[in-house]
Amino acid sequence: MVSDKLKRPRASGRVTLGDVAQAAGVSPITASRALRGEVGERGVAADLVARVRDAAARLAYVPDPAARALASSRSSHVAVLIPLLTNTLFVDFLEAVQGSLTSAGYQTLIGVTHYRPEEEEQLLKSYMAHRPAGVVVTGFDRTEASRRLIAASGVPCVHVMETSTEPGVYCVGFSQIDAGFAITAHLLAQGRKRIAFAAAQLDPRVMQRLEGYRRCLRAAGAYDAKLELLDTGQSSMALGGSLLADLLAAHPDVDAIFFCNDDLAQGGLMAALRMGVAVPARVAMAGFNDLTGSDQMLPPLTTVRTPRVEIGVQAAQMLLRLMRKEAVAVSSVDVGYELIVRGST
Amino acid sequence: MVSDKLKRPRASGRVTLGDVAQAAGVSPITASRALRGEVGERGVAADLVARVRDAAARLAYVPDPAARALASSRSSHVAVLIPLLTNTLFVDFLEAVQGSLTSAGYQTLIGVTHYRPEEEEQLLKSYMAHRPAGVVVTGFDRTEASRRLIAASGVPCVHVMETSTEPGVYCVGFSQIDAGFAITAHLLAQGRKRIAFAAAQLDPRVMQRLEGYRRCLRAAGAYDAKLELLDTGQSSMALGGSLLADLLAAHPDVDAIFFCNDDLAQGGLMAALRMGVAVPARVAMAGFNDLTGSDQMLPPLTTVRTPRVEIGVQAAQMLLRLMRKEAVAVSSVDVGYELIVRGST
DNA sequence: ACCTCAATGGACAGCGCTATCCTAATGTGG
DNA sequence: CCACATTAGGATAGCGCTGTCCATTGAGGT
Repeated sequence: MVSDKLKRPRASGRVTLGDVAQAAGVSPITASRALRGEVGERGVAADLVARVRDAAARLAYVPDPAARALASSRSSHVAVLIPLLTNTLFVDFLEAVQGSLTSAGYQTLIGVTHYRPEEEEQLLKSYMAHRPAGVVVTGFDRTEASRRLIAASGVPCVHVMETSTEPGVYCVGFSQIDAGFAITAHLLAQGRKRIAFAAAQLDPRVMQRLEGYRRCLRAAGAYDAKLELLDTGQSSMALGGSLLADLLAAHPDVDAIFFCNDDLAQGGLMAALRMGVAVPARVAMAGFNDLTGSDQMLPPLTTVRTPRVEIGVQAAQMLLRLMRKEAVAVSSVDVGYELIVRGST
Repeated sequence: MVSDKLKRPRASGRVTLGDVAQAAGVSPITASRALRGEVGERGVAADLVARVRDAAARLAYVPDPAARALASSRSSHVAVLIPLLTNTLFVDFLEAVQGSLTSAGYQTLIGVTHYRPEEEEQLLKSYMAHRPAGVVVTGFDRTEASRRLIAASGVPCVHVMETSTEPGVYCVGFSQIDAGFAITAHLLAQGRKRIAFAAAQLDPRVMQRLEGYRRCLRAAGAYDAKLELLDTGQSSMALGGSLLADLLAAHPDVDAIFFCNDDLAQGGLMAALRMGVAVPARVAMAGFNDLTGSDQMLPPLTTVRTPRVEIGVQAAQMLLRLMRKEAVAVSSVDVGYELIVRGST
């Protein structure tokens, strides 16, 4: 039978699980199990579940996340670590993740690493203290300490933007190398002979695109290391413009440029307009990611559309399954990419 | 004396406050007070504080936020609600807020309302269940329920992007009306006679800019309601282009356009390039917010630089003071704005 | 010398929830 | 008809921390 500590008025005005249990005429634990539903399938009779649900609704019961986290040593938070918030790529991704996660009852903690592994490590440290239910991280490039932090915590982790075949590693992304290859191949197919690669930021994914570029041009016998322009500065339209100017000055025979990111390419296009360089007649330009505005350029920018929204949705789905300890069919999801050919090539 | 429940091995491997207290030879409460420092100035002798600090460092003690939240019914979370993540304005603001807040030991929960009051209400409901230490919201336009939710919770709240003279309301922003007035005045000063206003989204701040535009033109006797083009759609470069086309078609005598946001203006500039409309000779264009890329346009865009980073920093500072129950000198901070005149006018 | 009062450390009792073990009731095979 | 497995509900005991009182001490006033 249910114990009879009735009517303890509870100092705070809060409706607690105990109140709900009392109203439903069951014990707090049963109420807890009934409300949490199918977690681990600890059976609760259907009619009891209904009674408890009803009581909870009537009393407008809101579970206390802190108490739950303390008792179960697992919070309802999911930490999502991305390099930048100023790149719409990650923003689109984030909104997708957050949408899926919040509707499943989780809170998203967003961490911005600024492409710095130490900063990521710091963030992980602080987030892990909150015992998150799950973690989403960008790519595979991190400090050894970060890796250990994740592994030791036992918190489910999904990696995004890249793919990996390593067993036990969960990831959702696409092959940056293939995508880099594909857009270079497109430029070759347009009859371009002197194709340059212009990059900034130089994060791991940029380097993978570069690898795709190299493989493609080497295979075609058109590779020239001097046409790689790598700038460690932060990616921006202004930098794209100056990269274009530098390239044309140093190598007047360049007839195509693959910018590693759309903002650089957009800057290149605007600079070309200012400088009176005909695009694509004199030089073709391609970008990467299909960011906002690329379709509005003059001419519109050829680029690779990266399915960040789908990556977000799939990553959230995968993480949800992991957090519920359900089986995950494929640990590495490749969502592909799409070549968007516009006027700039 | 300190109680002697020594050596309880504690099931989880976690280092707890009790362990620290034991190592320092004090009671857990004293350790708690020593580590929390000057909260409420509940005095702890300096040497004890040092001993406890030392023990905590030696044991690598990490406080458990969940336990703290449960016991004190206040978490270390701050909820920040913004309309969009796809507008760099809010992203810049967010990074500033988050920077100040995390370095003060708070976690930021980011909520995106998509300019929908009901969505904001929903988010507030869910965040308030987490008993956040503070809340940051955008502007003053929200549902009555949201307002009550904030007031009833007793959680400190700072409003951003706009200013208000209402007593007891904390805010950091600037006068959108004045800024709208200023840029319109600038266009007038350039000798423009038929100045249009093109807007999308139509959120409260856009309407305030419109109000500034109206006041300025009315004062100059140049107001014409037909030159206001208000579109409820989402702001984008593409929409800016079509707004420009519509305006020029409907009112060929228009010689200047004030776009309510830079992305619309950028779209307008690109469309002008495509259409062969000379800017600023035939029509001058001005934007708002000085977003990424506006300085790279052809011609570069005249706009109003809104100090979102400073708004973020100041809002965080104000909120920190409120959360610590320290006095706040001015409850309404006006950070101003800056007219950036470039080639488009 | 007495008393009051402020200052500092500690004991106690939870915050609201869940993991764990336990018990009673039901079903199964020999 | 009984031993035994299986199921569903409940009692107990914390999770790790802090709010609230209480006890102790020493300073200052009369």
